[in-house]
Amino acid sequence: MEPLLNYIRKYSSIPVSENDFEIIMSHFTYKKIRKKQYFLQEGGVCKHFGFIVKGAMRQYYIDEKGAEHYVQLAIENWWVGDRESWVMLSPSRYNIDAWEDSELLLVSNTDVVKLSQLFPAIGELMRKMDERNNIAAQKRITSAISYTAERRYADFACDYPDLLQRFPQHVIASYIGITKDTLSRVRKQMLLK
Amino acid sequence: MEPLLNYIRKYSSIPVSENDFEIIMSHFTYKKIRKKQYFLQEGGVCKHFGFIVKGAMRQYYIDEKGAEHYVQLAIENWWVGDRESWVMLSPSRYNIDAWEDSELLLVSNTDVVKLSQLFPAIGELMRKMDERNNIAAQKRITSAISYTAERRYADFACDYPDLLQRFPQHVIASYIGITKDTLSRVRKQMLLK
DNA sequence: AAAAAAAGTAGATAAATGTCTACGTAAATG
DNA sequence: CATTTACGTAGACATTTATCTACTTTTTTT
Repeated sequence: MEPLLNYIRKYSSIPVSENDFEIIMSHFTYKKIRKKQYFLQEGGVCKHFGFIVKGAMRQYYIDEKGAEHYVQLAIENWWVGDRESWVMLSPSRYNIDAWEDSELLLVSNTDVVKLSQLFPAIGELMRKMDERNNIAAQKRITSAISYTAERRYADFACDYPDLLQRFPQHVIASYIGITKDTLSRVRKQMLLK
Repeated sequence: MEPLLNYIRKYSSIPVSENDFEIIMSHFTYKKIRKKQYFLQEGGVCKHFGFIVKGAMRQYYIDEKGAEHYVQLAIENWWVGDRESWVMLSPSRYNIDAWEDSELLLVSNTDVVKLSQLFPAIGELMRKMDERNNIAAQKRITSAISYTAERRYADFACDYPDLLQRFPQHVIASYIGITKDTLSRVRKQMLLK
């Protein structure tokens, strides 16, 4: 539970008392999920967003040829879920599963809306989360549309050293939009420099 | 002015009176900008976000080789600006200019924060704008990391037929992360089908 | 500890996309 | 209206990245 409290205090300028926090927490559900288990499957509705207390999760979709494309990777203190499905309660085209045994704190969209009204800190938190997501997404788009494989990998390694450690290369390759073979070659190239 | 009022009413569930709207409007500045003029230049701070009442704007950055990469295209009822710079008042790495003679309604981040507190409708509006931006960004990332040039163009044409009409091909090519030459070939291919 | 599955590397080849030059056409400008 | 500038297309060629198969190593499972 503490990780979420720390997270709230870190990203919100508005103080949150222990008391407030207990009310907030009562809207979250604690859930353990074991490696390789699904948090969300394609076609399902993402009823809850999850705050990762511990572990590592991956979000991907499967194309017509059956290939997996990783669109999001997340570890401790990140959120996982399909935003669109969570807000609209529409069926998701993504799969989300645990890459390591993980512990999550789940919350529904309705509850977040409710909490935001009760506690301005939560509203602020969500706004800032969105803001950061937007900025990160913008960066990733820029990277994807204009950089070479090597540059994309180098940037990724620089921006997310933790993810680099915890996910296998073929997953990272997919995340930055190249094949595992190309990533392997790129890494070899970089070693020679 | 009306376009903004319509926009607010469209995207907010909370009603806004004429009176409220006048107060809101008093925080916006009207600005005309002529084709090819800069709204923001690399290195400058994006002091205002702009709601496009009329016209078409483009946001891009210039790489080491001097090539332009379009990261955002916007027309009526869209917002323009560099989010990161606008929030942090940090120097931007983007250029934003008018592709057509345009009319904007400008607003500072401070004023938006202020207005959000005074009028919940504005807060909701901003939240929803972020939400839609995030969803759109996610889609664009998916597109960039896993689709072919042809698929990316087809999707773009389908999602944004208006942009297709109003921006030249080399700009659209850059936006979807390919060269104008490739786009020209792709289009030819598609005609044959 | 043995067996099975997953991950990483490598080389050969293919496919997609980029680069460059040139040219015709359309649009903006004076 | 004439001139210039920007735009789109085309072909030849270069480069990057993907695909496929094979093999080795590492990790997971039994």
